[in-house]
Amino acid sequence: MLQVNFIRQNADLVKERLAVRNFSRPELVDELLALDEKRRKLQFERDEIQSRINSASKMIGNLMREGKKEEAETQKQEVTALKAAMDDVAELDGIESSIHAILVQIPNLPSPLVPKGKTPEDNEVVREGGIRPAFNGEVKPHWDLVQQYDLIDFELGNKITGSGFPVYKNKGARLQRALIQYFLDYNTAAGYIEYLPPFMVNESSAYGTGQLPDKEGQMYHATEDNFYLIPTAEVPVTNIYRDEILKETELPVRMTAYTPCFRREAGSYGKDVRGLNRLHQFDKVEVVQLVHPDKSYEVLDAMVAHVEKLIQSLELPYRILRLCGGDMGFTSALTYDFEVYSAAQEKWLEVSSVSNFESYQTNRMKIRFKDANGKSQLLHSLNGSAMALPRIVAALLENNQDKDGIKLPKVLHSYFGAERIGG
RNA sequence: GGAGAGAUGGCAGAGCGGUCGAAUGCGGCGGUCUUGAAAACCGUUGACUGUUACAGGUCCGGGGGUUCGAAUCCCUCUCUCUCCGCCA
Repeated sequence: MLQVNFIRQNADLVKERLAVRNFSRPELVDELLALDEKRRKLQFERDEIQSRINSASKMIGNLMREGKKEEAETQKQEVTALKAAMDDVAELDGIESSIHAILVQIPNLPSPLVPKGKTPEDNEVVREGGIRPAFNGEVKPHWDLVQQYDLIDFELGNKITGSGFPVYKNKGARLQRALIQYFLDYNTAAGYIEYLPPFMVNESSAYGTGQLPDKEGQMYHATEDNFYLIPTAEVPVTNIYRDEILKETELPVRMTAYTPCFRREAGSYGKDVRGLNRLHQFDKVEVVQLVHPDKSYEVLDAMVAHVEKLIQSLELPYRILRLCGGDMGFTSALTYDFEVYSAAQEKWLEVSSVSNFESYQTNRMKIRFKDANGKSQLLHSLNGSAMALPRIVAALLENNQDKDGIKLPKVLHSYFGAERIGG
């Protein structure tokens, strides 16, 4: 969340930036500022009274020791009176929780680079790369191909769990394993530390990265123990450093992790859910960085380049989008989406999303570092998918199909143990 | 699942209801000494809020209570550890 002090000192800027996002409740900012002013006033009064109570209490202790009972009694009455005065500022607690309740409803401020706009059509194409395959005859969608080569069984997943929980088998399962291994190797070679975190998190962690309270309905919730199944590795991995104060020499923190991701996808039905396009459980390798606030945009560019090279190595046609204000995530300041072109479906599929959250997440999680002056400051957090598997698989299958099989990009040959699926 | 113990500063670990934001040790930082380092010695070392700067306020797992006063007493929640049972 944003810092109250920042909002107070930059109220106009905050409103202007939120407008880029088409934030639906700009009046919250003024409500917040009014509450904050009241809070500061009451806080001051309360501290005054508390200070007098403290010194009176100390005095009572001394008087008792000296045996001056009567004087002590007088002081006790004084304290009783002061406590009555405390009741007048009792609304302070309520105000503090109201302030917090508003703060968590205000999204991050878009960076100046974010284009205006409301819908995905307003996203800005930064660049395209790769070559779209040319087909003469029939081009099969991946949901046909996985049946033909016995790679993924959606029906079986329906039986075992429900729709959106595919069963990978044979070469299909092997391909998942190859991709995960390749992605992790690619990331660790670039200096990211590999983690294998828990796949369920507690409430504090879900809150820390901003899934709560904003996206409560999107996560599977194990109510008995109050754990949430992770919608992305971002949640457990970023929370590794929750409530930590790092030394500047420990920066940057760079982490990568493979996890399955669980998403309820409540309310998204329709044709874009076909096959691998939208699942309740899927595999993803994520990269996360915690960096000095002065470096985060430089690091964001580096992260984009990192993911771009990864996609290029898979020999897939892709494009990079800079998301517009209306399409950005709640907690992000600037997001680049990566999409690959899927030949049979003839559409772009999102396979990675790389974001700078600036201090929005770290403020919630209190992830800080000691600067040169010994003061603690919030770090900036960034993350990106490198990458999400299902749509990569969809594109690999559709784009690389030929008469009797699917050829795989060179980088996967050793991981997969073959150069192609099928004949 | 059953029984018990515990939660204090970066870590370990003290702490009769008042002078405790908290002993001590380790670690960290600065210095003396040294060609340099180690050792030794001296000093220093929590976070948040707030102020131009002081002052002031809050924090000893979370929440509530008793009291003039709570790290210390009471209630409650969460978590951790040990033993037993079960088990990959």
